[in-house]
Amino acid sequence: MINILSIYDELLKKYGYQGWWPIINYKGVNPTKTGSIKGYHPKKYAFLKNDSQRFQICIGAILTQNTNWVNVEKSLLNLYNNNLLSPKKIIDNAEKVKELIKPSGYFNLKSKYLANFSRFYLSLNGKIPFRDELLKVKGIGKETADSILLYAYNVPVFVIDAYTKRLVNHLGLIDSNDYETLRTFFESNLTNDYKLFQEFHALIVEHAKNNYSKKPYGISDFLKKIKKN
DNA sequence: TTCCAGGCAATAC
DNA sequence: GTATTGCATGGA
Repeated sequence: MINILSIYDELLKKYGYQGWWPIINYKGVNPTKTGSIKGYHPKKYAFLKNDSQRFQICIGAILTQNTNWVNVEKSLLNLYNNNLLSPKKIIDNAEKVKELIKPSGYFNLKSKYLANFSRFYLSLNGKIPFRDELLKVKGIGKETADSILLYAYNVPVFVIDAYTKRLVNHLGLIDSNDYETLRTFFESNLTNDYKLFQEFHALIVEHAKNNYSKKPYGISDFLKKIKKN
């Protein structure tokens, strides 16, 4: 049986701390990534978010559905530069939002999703949302809900995305593509630590971008090493 | 030109 | 309950 944490250790050794979730107006940022906003925070792990940063993470999580992050950055900057990156502004400026988020695709759908979520966000009055409440919002599925909980609210849920599925299947860690099965697999084999979950998921994405975007996937050296353990 | 990107809801079987 | 389809821009 493979020790899941050993995969995390190897990924961290290879790629370093990822500074997720990117924030476009983070003060004192030390940008290390490419992309238009270079908003990766400089901490090793979770940083405390203020309300606008928390909201921005939620909006980014919706905009990045099946969409390249660089395109999401463009939409976020458009919203930010037009002073629309807040729940009330998004609700009150539906048509303008639709135009501004065009770079990140599916703009007809996502503009509605953003407004739906904004109403939900205001209804929270600063409270941390429950997962089942988030999932009732049209446009928020499991991955988006878990990304919001983990990165905006520091709630320890493990985010499963397409990359994660490719990784675990390719390594033969578990024979399933079911979201909840995979989430339970990670959560039950790791310390229940949101900082670990945040960094691990970010590292999986970074690694998968490099190794699981084009078939055949092949196998990298450090993962060969893990498979021998 | 074709393929892919940090999914989701609606519909079909 | 599981499989398929529409949604859309921009970069490789």
